[in-house]
Amino acid sequence: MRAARRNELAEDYVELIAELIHSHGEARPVDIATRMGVTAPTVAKTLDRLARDGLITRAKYRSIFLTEQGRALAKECRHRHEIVLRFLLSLGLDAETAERDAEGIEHHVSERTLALFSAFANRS
Amino acid sequence: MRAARRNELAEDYVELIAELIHSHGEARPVDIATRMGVTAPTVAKTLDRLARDGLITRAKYRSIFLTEQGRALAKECRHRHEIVLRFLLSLGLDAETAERDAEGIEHHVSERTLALFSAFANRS
DNA sequence: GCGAAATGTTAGACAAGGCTAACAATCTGC
DNA sequence: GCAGATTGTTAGCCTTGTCTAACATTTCGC
Repeated sequence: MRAARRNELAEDYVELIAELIHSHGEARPVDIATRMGVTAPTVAKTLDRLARDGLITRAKYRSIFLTEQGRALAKECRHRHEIVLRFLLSLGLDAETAERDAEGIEHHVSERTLALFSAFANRS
Repeated sequence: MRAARRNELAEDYVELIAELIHSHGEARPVDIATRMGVTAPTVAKTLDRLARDGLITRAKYRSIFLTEQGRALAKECRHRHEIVLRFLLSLGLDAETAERDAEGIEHHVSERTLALFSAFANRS
C-alpha cells in the first residue's frame, strides 16, 4: 500500500483558495482561473473534484469555501511552501526564481528534507 | 507561448532507459515496468509516445534505443539529478531519502537554483 | 527443437486535467 | 431597474497515464 501520494493540483488549488480568502475576503473561480493560468471550465471541473473529495464546499454561482479538511491541507501546504521559499532565499536565490522553484519543489520534499531546509535557513 | 514545460514522465523514462542500457546492455520493457512500478501495457503505450516524440526508436518485440535527442535529454537529466542528489547529501540527508527526494525535485529546479546547489555541494 | 515460461502487444475501459462553444446567472452603471 | 458586461456553468471533445483481459512472440530448459 504505497498510495497517499500528494495530489499537487489539489494542494495548489487549496493553497490558492486560502490565500484569496485571506487577501480578497473570498475565493472566486475567475481569480483562480487567472492565477492558475487555465480557463474557467477547467476551474469548474477541478472545483467539483475538490468538493467531491471533501476539501471545499461550493454552491452554484457562489464563492468557494474550504472545509475543515481543506483548511488543514492549506495550512500544511503554506507551511511547507514557507520553509522551501525561505531556504531558497537564504541560499542566495533571487526572489522571483525562488518563488517559482518553491512552487515546484514544495510538493516533493520529505519531512526530513524539510527539517534540514528549515535548520539551514535559520542558522544562516 | 509559455510551453516548453518539462515532461516529467518522459524525462524519467529516458533517464531510466539510458541507465538500463548502461548497466544491462539493453533496455527492455519488462525492466522499465518493474522500475517504474507500472504494468507492461502502460509501458508500451508510453514508449509509443516517446517514439512519436522522437526520443526513442523501437521495433516490435525488440529492446529500446535512444535517439540522438533522447540521449541528449538523458544526459541533461542525469546531470541535473546528480547535482540535486549531491546537494541533498551534502546537506546531511540520508542516502535513501536523498535519492527519493532528488527524483521529485530534479524536474523543478531552475538553472539558477541548480548552480547554487552545485556551488554549495562543492564548497561544503 | 519443442513446450512451457517469460515477455510483449493490442484492445478497451476509466479518471484527471485541459480546451472551445454555447448558454445562464449575476452584477453594475447609468 | 434594465442592458450590457462579467462571471459561472454545461456539454462535449482531446490527450495522458493508468489498468485488466486476451492474445502473440520469443526465449529457455531439457
